[in-house]
Amino acid sequence: MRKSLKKATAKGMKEIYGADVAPDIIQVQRTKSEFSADLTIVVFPLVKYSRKKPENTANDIGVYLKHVFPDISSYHVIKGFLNLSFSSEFWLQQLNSHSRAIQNALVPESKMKIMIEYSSPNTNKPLHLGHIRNNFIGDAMSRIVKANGHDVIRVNLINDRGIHICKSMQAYLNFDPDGSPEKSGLKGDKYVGELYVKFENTYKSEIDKLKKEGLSEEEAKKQAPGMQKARALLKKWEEGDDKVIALWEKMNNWVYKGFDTTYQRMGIEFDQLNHESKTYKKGRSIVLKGLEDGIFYEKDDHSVWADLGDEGLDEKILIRSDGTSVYITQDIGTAVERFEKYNPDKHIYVVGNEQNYHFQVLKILLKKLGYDWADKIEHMSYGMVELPEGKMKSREGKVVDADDLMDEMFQTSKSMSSELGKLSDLTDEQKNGVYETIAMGALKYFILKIDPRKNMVFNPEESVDFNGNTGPFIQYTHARIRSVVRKAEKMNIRVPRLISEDIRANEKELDLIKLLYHYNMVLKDAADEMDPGLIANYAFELAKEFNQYYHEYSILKAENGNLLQFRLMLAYHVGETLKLMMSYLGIQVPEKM
RNA sequence: GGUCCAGUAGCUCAGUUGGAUUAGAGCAACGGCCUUCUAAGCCGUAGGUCCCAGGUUCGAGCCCUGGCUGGAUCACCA
Repeated sequence: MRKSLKKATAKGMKEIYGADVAPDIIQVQRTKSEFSADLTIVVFPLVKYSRKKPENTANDIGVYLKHVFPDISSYHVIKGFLNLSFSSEFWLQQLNSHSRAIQNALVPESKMKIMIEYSSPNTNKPLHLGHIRNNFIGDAMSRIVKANGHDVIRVNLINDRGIHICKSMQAYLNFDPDGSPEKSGLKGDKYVGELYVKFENTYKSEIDKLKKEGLSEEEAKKQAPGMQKARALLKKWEEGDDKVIALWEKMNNWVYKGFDTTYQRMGIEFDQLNHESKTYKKGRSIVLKGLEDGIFYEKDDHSVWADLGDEGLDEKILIRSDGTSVYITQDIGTAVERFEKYNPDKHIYVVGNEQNYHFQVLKILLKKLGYDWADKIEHMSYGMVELPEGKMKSREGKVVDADDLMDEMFQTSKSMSSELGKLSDLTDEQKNGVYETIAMGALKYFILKIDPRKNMVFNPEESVDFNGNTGPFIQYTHARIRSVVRKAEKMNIRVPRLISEDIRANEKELDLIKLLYHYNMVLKDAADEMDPGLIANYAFELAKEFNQYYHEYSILKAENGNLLQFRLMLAYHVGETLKLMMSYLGIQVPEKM
C-alpha cells in the first residue's frame, strides 16, 4: 500500500501541477497515534513542486488520492501533513488475507545469495556472554534475511590453529597427560579452557621469575620455558608432526563436542564449518603473489607489508619475519576461497566492533589485490556486552559463562513457573521443556531487543526479567491466545477463515489489524537496517496492544456468534504473528505457561 | 596522540533517511484491578536542561562545528 501510495502521489503531482516528482522523495509513514488516521504523507518536500502552501498542496493530493483509492474513507490536513484513513472494510479484508501472507517469505526486489559468518570461536576457551550476543545476532539475521526471500549460507569459521591451542596442548602434556574430559567430569570445552588458564598462570609466574633475574619484560616473555615449548609445538604442528597433530585433533574434538552441546541448547546452526587450519595457507600464497606483483613490499627481515598511506592508514604487516602469516592474511585467504566457491552477492561478517579497523583494512587489501567483490563484504559490527562493573575480563575471571548463564535462566524460569503453578497437567518432561523455552526466550529477547550496533550492559543478577518488555511477556501473550483457542474448540467453535460480512469492528480491533498489517514492513526494515531489535519492538507492541484488548473485551463471551468468531480469528492471527516474529529471533513460544 | 563509535528518566533501552504546542517503553517506587477467556496481565501516579555551547532552517534528540565524558582501535595476538 505504501508503495502504491507513493506512486499515486507522484502521478497526482504530475496531473495536478505538471510536476515530475520521483516517488522516492515522497514520505509515507504511519500516522502518529495522537491522530486518528492510518497513514500520513508529509507534503513539505512537495511544496517546491506544487508552488502552493503546504495545506493547499496536501488538500489537492488528498482529493486526488481519495478519488484513486476507494479504500480511503477520509483524509484531513494538519499543516503539511496529509492524514489518510482507510475504511474498516479495507482493514477487515486485510485480516482475511493475513494468514496467507505470513505463511510465505517476502518477495525481494532482487533475490540474493547472502553468506553470513558468525560465532567463529577459538578452540581454547568456552563460550561466554560475548559469544552469546554474536551467536544470537548472527542466527536472527540469518532467519530475517531468509524470511525476506534471499538464499542464506550460514558459516562458522573455527579458529582451530595457532599459538592459543598449542598453549592448551602444552599445559595438557605438562599437567594432565593422561587426562580427558570424561575423567575430569568436565565438558570438553571447559576442560581445555581450564588447561589454557593453567598455562597462562604458570606462564605469568615464569615471566615474573625471569624478570627478577634481571630480564626485561619482552625478553622474559620470549624466554619463559612454557612459551618456548608451546612455540615448539606450533612449529611441529606446521611441519605436520604426527604425534602433535594427533594430540591437536584429540583436544580440538573435545572442544567441538562441548561447543555442540552449547550450540544445540542455544538453537544455533550452520550450513558450513570452515576450519582455519585448512585455509590459513591460502592467504599466504595470495600475499606472496601480491608481493611479486609489487602490491606489497618486503622489509630487510623478510616480513611482508602493505602500505596503506594513501588510505590515511598505517602500514600493515601481512607475513611475519619467520614466514608465518597473521590473522588478516588468513582472512584474505578465506574470503577469496568463499567468493571463488560460492560467489555470494553479499557477505556479512558478524563480528564485534573492536574489529572495525580489521575489516576496514581487509576490504582495502582485497581491493588492492584486484578483487572487485570486496565491496560485497559487509561487517556487521555489534557492540560489546559489558557487566555493571565494566568490561568482561577473562584474565580476572570476570566472565559470564554461556552454559552457566543458561542454567541460571532455567532455574529462575523453573522456580517462577512452579510458583505460578499453571502447568500442573503436564509431565515433568513437558514442564522442563516449557521452562527451557521461557529461559531461552528471556535471554534471547533481552539481547536481541537492543540495537546490535550499541554496547549493552548486562547485569547477571537483575537484567533478565520476566515481566514487562521481555520475551516471556510475549510468550505469555501467545499462550493466553492459544488457551482461548483451545477453549473455543471445546465449545465446537473453530477459527474461521473469513470474516462474516456484517461485522463491525471496534477501534481497538481495527488497531490490532493495522498492526498485523505492518508486519512485513518491519520484517523488511529489520533486514535492511540489519537490526533484529525492530522485530522485537514490533512483537512487544503487538503483544501489549493485544493484552489491552484482551482485558477490555471478552472473546468467548462476545455478544453474538459472528462477533465471537471474528474476535477469535483476530486473536488467533495475533498469536500466529507473534509466533512468527519470535521465530525470526530464534525464540519459541509455548502453548501454555 | 591519530582514527572510529557512543552519551535520552534512578537503572536498561526505543525514538526508521530532520517533522505534528505534550520526547516514549520496561524495570525499580507509589496507588488501584483476580467469583469473569491464563494477574508472567491490565489501569493510574511520579520521574527529563535529550552531555555542554554555538550554527544550519519553516522546524533539531536526530544534521554541521567546537568542547566534555566514556568505550574501541592503531601489535611480528586472533
